[in-house]
Amino acid sequence: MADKVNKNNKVSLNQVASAAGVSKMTASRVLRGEGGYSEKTRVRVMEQVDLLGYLPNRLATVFAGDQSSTFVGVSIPDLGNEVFSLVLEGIDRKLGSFGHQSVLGMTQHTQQAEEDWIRTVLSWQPAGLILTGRFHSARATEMLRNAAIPIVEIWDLNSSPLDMSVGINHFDAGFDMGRYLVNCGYRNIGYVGTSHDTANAATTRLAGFSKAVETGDGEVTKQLCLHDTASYYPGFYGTEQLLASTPSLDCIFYQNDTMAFGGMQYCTTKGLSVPEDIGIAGWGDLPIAAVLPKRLTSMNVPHLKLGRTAAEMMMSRLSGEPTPLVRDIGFSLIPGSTVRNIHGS
Amino acid sequence: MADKVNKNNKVSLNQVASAAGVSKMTASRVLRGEGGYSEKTRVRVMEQVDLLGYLPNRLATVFAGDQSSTFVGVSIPDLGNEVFSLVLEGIDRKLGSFGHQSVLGMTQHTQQAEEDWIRTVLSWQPAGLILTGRFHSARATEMLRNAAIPIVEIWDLNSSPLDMSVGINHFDAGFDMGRYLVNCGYRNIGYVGTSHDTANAATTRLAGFSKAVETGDGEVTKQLCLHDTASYYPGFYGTEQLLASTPSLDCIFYQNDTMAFGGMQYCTTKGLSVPEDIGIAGWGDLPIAAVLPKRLTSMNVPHLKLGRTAAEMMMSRLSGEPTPLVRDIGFSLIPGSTVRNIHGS
DNA sequence: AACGGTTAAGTTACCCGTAACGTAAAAATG
DNA sequence: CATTTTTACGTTACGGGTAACTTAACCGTT
Repeated sequence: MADKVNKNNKVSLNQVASAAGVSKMTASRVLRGEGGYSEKTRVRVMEQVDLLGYLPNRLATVFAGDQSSTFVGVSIPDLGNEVFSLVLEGIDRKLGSFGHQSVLGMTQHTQQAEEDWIRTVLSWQPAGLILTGRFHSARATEMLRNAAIPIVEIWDLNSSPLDMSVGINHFDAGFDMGRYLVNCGYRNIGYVGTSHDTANAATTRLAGFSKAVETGDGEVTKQLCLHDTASYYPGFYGTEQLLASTPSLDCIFYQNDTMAFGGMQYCTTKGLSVPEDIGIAGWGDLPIAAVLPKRLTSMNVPHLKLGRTAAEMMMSRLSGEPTPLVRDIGFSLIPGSTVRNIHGS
Repeated sequence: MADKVNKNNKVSLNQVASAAGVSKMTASRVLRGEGGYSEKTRVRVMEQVDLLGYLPNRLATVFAGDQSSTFVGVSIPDLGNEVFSLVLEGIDRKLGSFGHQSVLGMTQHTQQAEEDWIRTVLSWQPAGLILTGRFHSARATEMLRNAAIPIVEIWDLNSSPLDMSVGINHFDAGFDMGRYLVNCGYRNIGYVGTSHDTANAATTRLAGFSKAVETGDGEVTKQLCLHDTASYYPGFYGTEQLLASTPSLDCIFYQNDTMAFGGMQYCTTKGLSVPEDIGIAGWGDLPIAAVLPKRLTSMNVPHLKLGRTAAEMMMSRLSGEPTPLVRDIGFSLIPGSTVRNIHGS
């Protein structure tokens, strides 16, 4: 009997069809609205759909190879860092507006975790992948090449991407900030960030920053908090450690605004005025900057737009429209008032 | 010929099998390691797996109905609110450790968006769903009941859940905070939060809060920012609007710590001292509280643990272990020093 | 050498939709 | 009214795995 529920206890198209007294092919046509049936039949089928609470099994459709899925795998390092949750929000909102879904993967800043996640998510036949960062393990790269699906590498602009890339040049971003601080007259500059096993955009940014500072005859003293999330408290205690070992610093650059705020709070706690006693520069122009009494010296990166753009590139590709493969989303320096012009230009 | 690539250009088990000179059933057994093959065969099959870069198609397995998928649909209102990104992080980390994946859905605080997402995600045969909030549309509820998969409603504790629930009682949480502020001597209390079309946990919390304040002969003046994310800036300008209309307030309670910080910044900007001129109470004990010079009066909710617990309940259920259906994760009031004892007990 | 038991496979059927094709009835056309 | 065209369906095959069943080869025993 065709009206027996299947082993998953789910209503199948066959049940709808036989309840409506038609073949499942006809029911399929009605549900897809592609014509080839009478109005009377349409009504009868839809009645049964409502009555039985039929939900199509998209797995079967995709599996039959007639369509691709509406999954897009999205990997980000972690959600504790507000930067990435903003990017993810941009991605998921845009994907959702196209009826697609994000399958999340948190890589915890390790290539192994990323590789494992890629292997799993590919086995679900996603429509495409959006990956944070440009550094992948050899096996991951091989799988990605074989997958033959659209891939967008985001955040760290990759001029020769696996497929597509959108982000900014973090070396340049770091360099610009370094040059700005040197121009403000700072020479004895600290850096506080997090440290992970794998090179990432923050590493690249720091390299550009150091290059600029050293070009300007300055020096960068680094304080990297191991395996931590780039949030308030690491900014706070990273600053404590940095100033304990190198009290002579005149300015500190942070991995992001959240850490910078944590650092600024430490300085305030210790009676240091910003920027009179010490300059503070963040990165990312995060929402917190909007409510601080002094504009935080930072660098604006359009996080939501970055996510949206990545999703748009994905959707364009999936619908066969031509898309530029590499998009530099740009950044802009925010001078702010948490650093001051000591004796510079 | 069995060694032709299929239409998706993907290597199938059949190709691996014929390349290794065995039937696909044997190859399947080798890949699942369930025995019934010789060592020589195992080696030959695995050689071809490596050589051809075979990745199993989990869709086929799930579709065949032999296993359930490793997807778990996770709906949250938005990611701009740090509260939910922490919960999501807890969920995804725990699910990941069990080899499961989160399929994200952002409901933007509307039941319609949630319903649409539920319909779509159910069509992908997820192993289960984790939903934020207890209020769902009638159709959504019907679909969820029919789905016959584990469902965890989180955040807002639901004593008669669809299936399972973990969270806190927001009415009680709001009530406790209200009673505390009344006990501190405050009577003229403001509230700043966001407002959405749908009742949610914050609404419930505010109801409990108002009840407590009114029981203590106080009064609550509300300022709700329409359709906004519960972040810094809405806290800032919400406070501005509130104090413009009702300057006589002696204390303000916020939807969360992020908003409270924004509000505190507004007060500082206007020369108001906290808590001398005005009391400030937040909610959630978010990471930012760790670096503020004064401990923010707040309420601790273990966000990461909440997410982890939801994922654990899901996994227990999926593996057939007995699980309590409802878990109150609890909260604790943090007296802090941004409110003061004016003339209370 | 015949027998039963174990191991290592192969064969068949099925999951749920849809493409491709087939067909009978109704409608349009000459 | 006969013929062609269109409409409204139905039938068959397929996709990529796996359960359940079948078969062939190998093993030791008496």
